Amino acid sequence: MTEKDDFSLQDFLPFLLNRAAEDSSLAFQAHYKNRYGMLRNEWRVLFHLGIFGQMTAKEIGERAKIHKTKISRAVAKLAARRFVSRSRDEKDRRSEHLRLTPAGEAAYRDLRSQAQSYDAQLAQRFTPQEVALLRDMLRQLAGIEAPDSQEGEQGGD
Amino acid sequence: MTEKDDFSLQDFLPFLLNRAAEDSSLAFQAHYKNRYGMLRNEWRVLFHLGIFGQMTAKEIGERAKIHKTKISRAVAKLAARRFVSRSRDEKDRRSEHLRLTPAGEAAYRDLRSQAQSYDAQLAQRFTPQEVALLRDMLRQLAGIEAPDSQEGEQGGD
DNA sequence: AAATAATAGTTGGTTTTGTAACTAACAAGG
DNA sequence: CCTTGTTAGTTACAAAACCAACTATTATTT
Repeated sequence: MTEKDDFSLQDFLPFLLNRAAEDSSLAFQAHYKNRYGMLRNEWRVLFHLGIFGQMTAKEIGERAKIHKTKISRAVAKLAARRFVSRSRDEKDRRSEHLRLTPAGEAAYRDLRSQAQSYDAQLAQRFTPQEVALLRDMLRQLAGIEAPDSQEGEQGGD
Repeated sequence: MTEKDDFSLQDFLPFLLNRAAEDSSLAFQAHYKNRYGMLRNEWRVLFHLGIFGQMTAKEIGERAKIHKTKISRAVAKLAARRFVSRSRDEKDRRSEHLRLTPAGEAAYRDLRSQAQSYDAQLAQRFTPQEVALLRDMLRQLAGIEAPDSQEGEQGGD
């Protein structure tokens, strides 16, 4: 099984990114899956609501670049488990405002601390400068604006 | 929609990695999907065979960390489309050796060149040093040994 | 204001993945 | 050998993702 070709898959950025993403997701998945029976899109929604307090499904979808059907189903599950509450916007009755219930807040705080320590654990392998650069580059690749310049200017789907 | 919490999802490595991976995969996906009707695991298998010439399903799975059922299905599709040929190992009739047919080789060469130019396009956003560091860090996070030190010592699943 | 278009979110049917159980072939121990 | 255990790969069933069509509501056009 020796290489007959100079191309290296293990240098190809999309491959590397996917592998790193899968690997790093796996360990964190255990927390939200085992402890709260959540799926990936569910913790993402939970985190958005935990961070921003109140959002509509559309706003979450735009910020996280998650398709609306995934949001819809994630919200439905979170609402069924009483982690989020929904309230119609009376100005525009098509949309509804989502926020965490106390139980949702508790789950969020718990998972946030798991996330923080897991992130630290990953970051630990590198110097602080390296990690900062890594995050910058990943944001670049993901089309996310830098954390300080808070402008929403996306290519859209 | 202003933050009420200091935790930033856009700094959380698993989130960033996933978003960057999804985004970077999207453009490359168009090539193998539209032109060859392939799925992600199929081009991965194709590339492994293109690079290494001949492998068993197990070897591909180990190297790419893809589960054997995904390999099995990917190989089945590639074989049905006459991109790979299978031949039983006569010493151990459980396993079979896979290799690309001429059509598979052609598809591989085409996609490889797409991959190379797409990778260059991604890398272009950064300095060569930054890209080199990025690849190193991603390999670290993905549990892939450096490209020169060719040892297979994985945590296993 | 009636008709048309656009938007927020949901639902249904198909494809893909995930997981476990399965078959076939080999390996080891009694 | 003949049971028991392992390994390579496949298959089956359930869960999840994908994509398109749908409902309800608001905005725009004539």
